[in-house]
Amino acid sequence: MDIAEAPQKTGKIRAQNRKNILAAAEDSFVKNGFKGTSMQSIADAAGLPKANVLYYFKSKQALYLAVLDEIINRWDETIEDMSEGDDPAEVLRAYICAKVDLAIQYPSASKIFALEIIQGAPNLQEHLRTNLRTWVREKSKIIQSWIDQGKMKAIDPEHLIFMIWSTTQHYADFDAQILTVTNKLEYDDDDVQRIKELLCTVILGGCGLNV
Amino acid sequence: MDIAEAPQKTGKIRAQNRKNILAAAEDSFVKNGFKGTSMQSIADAAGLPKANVLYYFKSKQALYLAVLDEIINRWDETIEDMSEGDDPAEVLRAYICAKVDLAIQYPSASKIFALEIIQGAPNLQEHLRTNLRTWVREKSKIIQSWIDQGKMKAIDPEHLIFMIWSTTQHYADFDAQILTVTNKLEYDDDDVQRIKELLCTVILGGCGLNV
DNA sequence: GTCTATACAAGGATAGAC
DNA sequence: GTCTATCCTTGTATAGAC
Repeated sequence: MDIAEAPQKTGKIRAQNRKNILAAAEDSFVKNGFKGTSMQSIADAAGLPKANVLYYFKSKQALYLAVLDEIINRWDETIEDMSEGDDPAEVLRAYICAKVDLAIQYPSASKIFALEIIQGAPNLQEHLRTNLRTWVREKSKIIQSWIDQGKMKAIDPEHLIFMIWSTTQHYADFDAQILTVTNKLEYDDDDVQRIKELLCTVILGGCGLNV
Repeated sequence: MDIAEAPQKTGKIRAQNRKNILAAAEDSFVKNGFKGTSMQSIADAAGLPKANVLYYFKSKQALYLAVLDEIINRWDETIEDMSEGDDPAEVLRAYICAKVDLAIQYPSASKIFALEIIQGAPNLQEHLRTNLRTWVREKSKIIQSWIDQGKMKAIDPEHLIFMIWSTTQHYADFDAQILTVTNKLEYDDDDVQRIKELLCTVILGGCGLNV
């Protein structure tokens, strides 16, 4: 059946090439940084001539922005709703677990985002100032309402969010350090489970929530 | 009196030049990455001709390693001792506060270290496998003894250490994100104080320690 | 010890053939 | 739409004058 497929389905080839290029670019941007990544190496990894990469993305900068955009969008999809009536323990636990899963499943995405922010977020200022700031304020308002209702300890909501981000993303961004120090080759399912439980225990416990 | 100083104190000029180069390199490595940093820009920032930089450090790689080395040594100096007889709340609080101070005072150092680890720690494998692993195991043993003595909740000691690292260094590494989202230009003394209190409240509280 | 000039390589981007 | 050949810039490193 594969053979029977019409080869002139150009849209499919195009989409596949785009996908290959983005994946190769993501890998190389993590390991070598923006400047350290050559279009040639991306082309090689994607199995295309160099000029074709520049045909799909008009410049290295444009390709990098496309990679960033893909990451942001993927993260946005995982935002779950919370409301004032919810149980904070339940919502925070779900959010922490979701963030750990994302970090373990897409470590390169987390790393590229981290590299961009650490270097001063030259390409994400707008996103931080608009989308992300709005998101944080909305969620903070709800957390604050939980505090006002006496459902949890008075922990600054914005910094509680930063804390969840830092602890969860750390397992992706700093995997080289964590794995080397703990003498492991990679995380296994048990590790992931233990990490989730530990983060929930400490963070929820620290917020005065039953664990 | 400045004028009276003998200008032929070559050792002094040498040390000053070295220091200027290292500071300029640190700045540029953070903003532009290793490959994105040119020796020319470092030379300009240090007020020297390009060739002089290569006279002090035989290659860009050697200069980068010198920067890394400086960072590691600076951090090692701040390691304080803890023992089985100590009060966990006191020791952990002091460690968290010291790490926050370091992050706020030397953000570039934290960022370069983070960049190196995120990119796979190609130049720090040895350090992680030997020095750092040993350090973590020693401290973990003591934390475990506190747990065995019933002084605190049973939180995996190694991951507790990772958690302290991630939450404290986050304020240096992700300052661009945190400041933009919270709409501030820089951290002030009150912010630092609040960050310390918040981290201690959540982490110590999560470990079942009185706060 | 310090600086100028330059060799040499790598890489981004484009022009133009197919 | 795809690929080859090439231009041009940038950057590391060195050789050698001062």
